[in-house]
Amino acid sequence: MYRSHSNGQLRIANVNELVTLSGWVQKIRNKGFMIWVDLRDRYGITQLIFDEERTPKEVMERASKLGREFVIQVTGKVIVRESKNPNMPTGDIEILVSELSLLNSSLTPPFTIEDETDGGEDIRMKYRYLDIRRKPVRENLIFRHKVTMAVRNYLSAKSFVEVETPYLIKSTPEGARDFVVPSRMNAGQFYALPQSPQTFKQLLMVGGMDKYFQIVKCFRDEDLRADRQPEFTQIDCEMAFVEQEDILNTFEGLTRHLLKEINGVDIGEFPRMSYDEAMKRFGNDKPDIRFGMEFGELNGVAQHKEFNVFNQAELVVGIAVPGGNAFTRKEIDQLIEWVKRPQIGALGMVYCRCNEDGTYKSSVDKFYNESDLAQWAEITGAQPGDLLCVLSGDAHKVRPQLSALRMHLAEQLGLRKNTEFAPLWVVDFPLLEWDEETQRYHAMHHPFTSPKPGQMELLKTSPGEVKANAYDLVLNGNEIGGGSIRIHDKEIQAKMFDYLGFTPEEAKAQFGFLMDAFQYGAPPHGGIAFGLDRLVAILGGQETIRDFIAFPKNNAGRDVMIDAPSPIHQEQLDELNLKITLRES
RNA sequence: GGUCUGGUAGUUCAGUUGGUUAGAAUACCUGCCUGUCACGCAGGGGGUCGCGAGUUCGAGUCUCGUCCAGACCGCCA
Repeated sequence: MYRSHSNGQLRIANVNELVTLSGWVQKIRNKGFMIWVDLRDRYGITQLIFDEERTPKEVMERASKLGREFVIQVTGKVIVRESKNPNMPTGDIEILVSELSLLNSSLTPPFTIEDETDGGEDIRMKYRYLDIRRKPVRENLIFRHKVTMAVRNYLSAKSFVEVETPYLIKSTPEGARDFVVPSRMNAGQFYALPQSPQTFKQLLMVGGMDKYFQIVKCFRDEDLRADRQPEFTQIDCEMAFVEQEDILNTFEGLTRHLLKEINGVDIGEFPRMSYDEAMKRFGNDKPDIRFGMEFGELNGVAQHKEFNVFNQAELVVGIAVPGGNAFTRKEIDQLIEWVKRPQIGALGMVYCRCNEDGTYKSSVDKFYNESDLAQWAEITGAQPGDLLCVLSGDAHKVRPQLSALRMHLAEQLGLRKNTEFAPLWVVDFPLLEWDEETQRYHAMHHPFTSPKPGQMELLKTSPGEVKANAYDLVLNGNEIGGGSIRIHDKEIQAKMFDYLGFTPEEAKAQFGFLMDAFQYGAPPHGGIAFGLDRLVAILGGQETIRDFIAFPKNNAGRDVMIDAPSPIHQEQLDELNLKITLRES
């Protein structure tokens, strides 16, 4: 028996018991006459004591040779500490060790394994197994486990069935880049790893599974971000015989359950907002509604004056920054520089100070008088003490720019509180999106998304106007889930492929299996998929999803611990009938 | 594909206008220490300043290239 108790377990009530503990040496405090060792495992820390007078000499000697992260097993009596430590759960007791065995020694770890480590990001990633010994990382993984258990329990109780779908599937050109896997038995052919189990879950609906979910890895060969990994986990869901309303209600229920169960927060009915409204009010299809700073469109009051920049703009739009009048001139200049960075791309920014005495002072006083500026304040809701920031230009450029500024300022002003949760449904997404590169329309969600009833005809005349039965669930400015009611009619699906530029042959080659299935009584169906990594990070009140993934990849998609990707042996290439010729770039 | 930031001791960082032998903290090692828990005290070891060119009498410091890491834009149906 390696242990009778965990290291987080023993209390004053256990005094005088003879116990056996195992774990890692977290810290040694050697006073010569006495040695204290903090023994750590997943459950906590218990202090061991080796004492000149009470510990066998030979045990004492071996204790003095221990080092950090050695794995040991001890047996001893639980005793009351002479000086207690109120900061730890086991702080009232310690173990007077009578037997010590060294289970394994350890090199000195490259960073300290403590809650506040001295190690930087890359060294911790390289030695991730040591990082996982640290409480914050361990707690995050346990937190994730709790979320997935809550999801499984909730959905299972609602008659959903978890079904596994294949990882080795067919590559499709639409959407994100696929990770591909060469087939040994089919020379020159490749599988693709799924970007999502989309078509399989639809086929499960045709198969009558009715309510499906799966917590499943998905793969996308696109560049990474702090909240994006090449392999990530989705809570993938699909239901048959449902309308959009049924899906929204079901998964609003799931999300509400998670917020209650995990965060102890009661949230009422989730607000809903159309895509168009979200773009108009927040310049963004995933607005953070924990704070205001809504867009005020100023065309009516700012144009037709002498200021040509505004006169020539398609859209003049501003936000009121609460308390922003306190910004110094230098701070405002920095904001202007910030929006002019190439990442944002604004050409400039007009601002207006809203003084406490109700007067206004703007960067364009030459063109606008007090009553003009008062109108700006009226429209944007600016109060005395606020700062008005105004951008102008093409609507499709200015809205994202002002949205970025809004988020930046909210972050700076501490308005994005990670203990506050504001979910929001964004609905009525456009079916199609214009792609400059290929000069044609693409499916905004995916090509299986159904248009709103009666809008099929609009496709011919004004395709950009067509709305889809598509919806996103937004939490604190992050898209945590998205889905749609699918097309279940073979003819409509064929029309959609045709519209998206697939020839009938291409459609058949890529999605023939789906079209075939639709000939055999496909029920009306729809679904949603949640990004689990992101959801867990947000519920956990943190920014980066990497902290909630046991073994994440870095910025360049590399696993720095196992050093992947890497070349493979010639024999492997031969077996796969592959020859590598790297193209000069 | 692009923009920006960083790379100096095991680790986290400082290093001024280019100027002697590159510092601090922490970790590590040795010794001391009668209740530690961020223990304390004394001493010690530890550096190809990411790599390669260049400018210069002289480069951690300036220039160019390159590699690595991070953030962002494009991309992510």
